[in-house]
Amino acid sequence: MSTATVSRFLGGERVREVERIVQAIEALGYRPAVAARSLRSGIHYAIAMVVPDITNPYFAAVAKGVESVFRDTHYRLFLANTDESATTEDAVLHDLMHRVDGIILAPAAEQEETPLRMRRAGMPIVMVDRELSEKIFDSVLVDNAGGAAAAASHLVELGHTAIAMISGPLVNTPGRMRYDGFLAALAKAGIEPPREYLEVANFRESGGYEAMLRLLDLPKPPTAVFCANNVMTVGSLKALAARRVRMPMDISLIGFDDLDLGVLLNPPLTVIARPAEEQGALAARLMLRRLAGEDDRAPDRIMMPTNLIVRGSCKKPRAGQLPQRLQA
Amino acid sequence: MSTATVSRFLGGERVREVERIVQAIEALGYRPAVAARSLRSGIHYAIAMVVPDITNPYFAAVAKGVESVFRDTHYRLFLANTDESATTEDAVLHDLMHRVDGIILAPAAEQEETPLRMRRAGMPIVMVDRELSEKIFDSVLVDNAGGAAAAASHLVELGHTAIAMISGPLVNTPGRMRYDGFLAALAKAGIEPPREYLEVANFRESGGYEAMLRLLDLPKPPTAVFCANNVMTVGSLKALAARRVRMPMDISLIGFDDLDLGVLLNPPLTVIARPAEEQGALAARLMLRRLAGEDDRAPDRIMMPTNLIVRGSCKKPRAGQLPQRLQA
DNA sequence: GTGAAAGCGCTAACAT
DNA sequence: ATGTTAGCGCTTTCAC
Repeated sequence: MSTATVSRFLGGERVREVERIVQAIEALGYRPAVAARSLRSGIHYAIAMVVPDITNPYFAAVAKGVESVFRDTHYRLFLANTDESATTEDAVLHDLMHRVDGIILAPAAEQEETPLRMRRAGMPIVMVDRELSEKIFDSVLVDNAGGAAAAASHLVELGHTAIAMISGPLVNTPGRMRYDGFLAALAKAGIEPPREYLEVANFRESGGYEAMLRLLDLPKPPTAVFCANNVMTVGSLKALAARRVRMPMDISLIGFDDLDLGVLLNPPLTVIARPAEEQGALAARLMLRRLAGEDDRAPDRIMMPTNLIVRGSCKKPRAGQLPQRLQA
Repeated sequence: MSTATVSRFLGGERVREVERIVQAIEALGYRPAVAARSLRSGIHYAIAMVVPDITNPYFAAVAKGVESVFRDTHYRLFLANTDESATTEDAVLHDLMHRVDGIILAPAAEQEETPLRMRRAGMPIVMVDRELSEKIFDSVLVDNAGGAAAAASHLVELGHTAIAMISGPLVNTPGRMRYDGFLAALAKAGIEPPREYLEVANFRESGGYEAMLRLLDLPKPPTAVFCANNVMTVGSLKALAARRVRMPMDISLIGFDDLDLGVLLNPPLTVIARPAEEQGALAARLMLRRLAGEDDRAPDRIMMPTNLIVRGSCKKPRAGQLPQRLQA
């Protein structure tokens, strides 16, 4: 029996000697060589997942969601970590370009050429968490501006006016949107934070730590701080602990992204939460749809809602200033 | 100029017209087709990384370490998540088998056939965190027994005798070694915990939560608990909080694996820590050595030390029993 | 419904 | 040092 017949059978075509084929496959433990198949058909049965930091629990959860969807398909998942570097990302993308059928990407910056070129070259690309300025990609985002605004409103409603923010880089979507959304909501309440209350950090723990330290060292420290992502929140909390600043008595803190242990902190952390694993699964399903051939559909831009979880880390501001001992 | 010359140039051989070749490559943006190369040479330039749970910060860190090493090579990394299921793992392994040059594996159980067969078939396999009963693989482990023993000794030295353990599954290496190491150290101190003090759970948060609840509901609850991994520790802590058990006054808790926020808990968590990212990087380097051809070297079994970090969650046991309100 | 044969892009063996 | 050629394992015409 010819290899062509087996190939057709595997391809789902109608064949006569089904039994014999199945038997032979079993007996030999036959598995089509992916490399040969790729060479012939141009399909790699592989997807790239490119994230800035796999140790960020948010991206780990996204990865899990993506993985769980592709597990039931013939597609396997390449993982790449860019360390928030657009340069690394570029290199990785070029390398992976010729070995995958699609890319799920959380880009380091909104101004990038490579994904645009690859998209134009026909590569399906789905953005998660972040997107580019050109809105030509399928994307799974959350309402960053709305979430940040909810954080701002929460603080305002509690009576804060000296409100600071530790922001992520303004070059990527969540960084920029949370920054803008937060400030817009404050402005609507008639609050315009002084320049020194606006720390633009890097989404890293060390960035959050140092930014919080700078805020505490201000002549007039804020009474409330919004921290734009989970790992910077961890850094901020450590800075607070190092300076023995009591939360929420001395300062209120609200973070974007929930923390696994957030509920166990003392006080438990008030946060803006979002459905990370679902975002990953959704991105994977959008990718599957593109791969199934709907290649010229208009881009699907999905924005999921965030969720304010009020716990104990934000309270009314204390009457006076911060106690003397907090001043540098 | 022939394709063969270019191929040789790319292969690092000596050529005459280097300039023209480089120019042509630049001009065309030429990249060798990985599929064709694989088909011809049998090399895939891909490694599989198979872990039980990518959202476990330990494995996320391992993955980061692995990824960082392979980033500087031509190898790319497949990621697969098995959810601690040997069945899923088996399926994944078979699927990946024919598309990778090596596998970095944290197996769900110590009794598994598939990795043995694949190894015999010539597939380089490096174990991280866990290994199989047959010790024929390169592996990067930590001194689980020693770490667990250190935890036990710490509790004993503080004066505890009613000591419980929330263990992982005994079918995998860290589960078993931590269990054995902990009990051995207790035995050496003349302590043999009653059966109901030994909870065998599943390395999941829910498992830690429920196990801790059962311990608290005992007629005579333990005064100290050792929790065998990070995510179960989170569960345990939540159970403690739910029951309003005060730590360390009512109960002492020590966990295996540090937590990002461990230092911020109240009290800060005493833990057995280990170098996750380094373990990943090391595993990747062992893999690279195998790939470089040293295929018949004896297996390299590396055991890294753990590190007891004493913070505030373990103290002397209180005089009497747990207060009445803790009893179911 | 099936077999024969071409060809995907590369590399290694051989010839020059 | 370089060109020519065969063949890796598959899928897809093209004949039958």
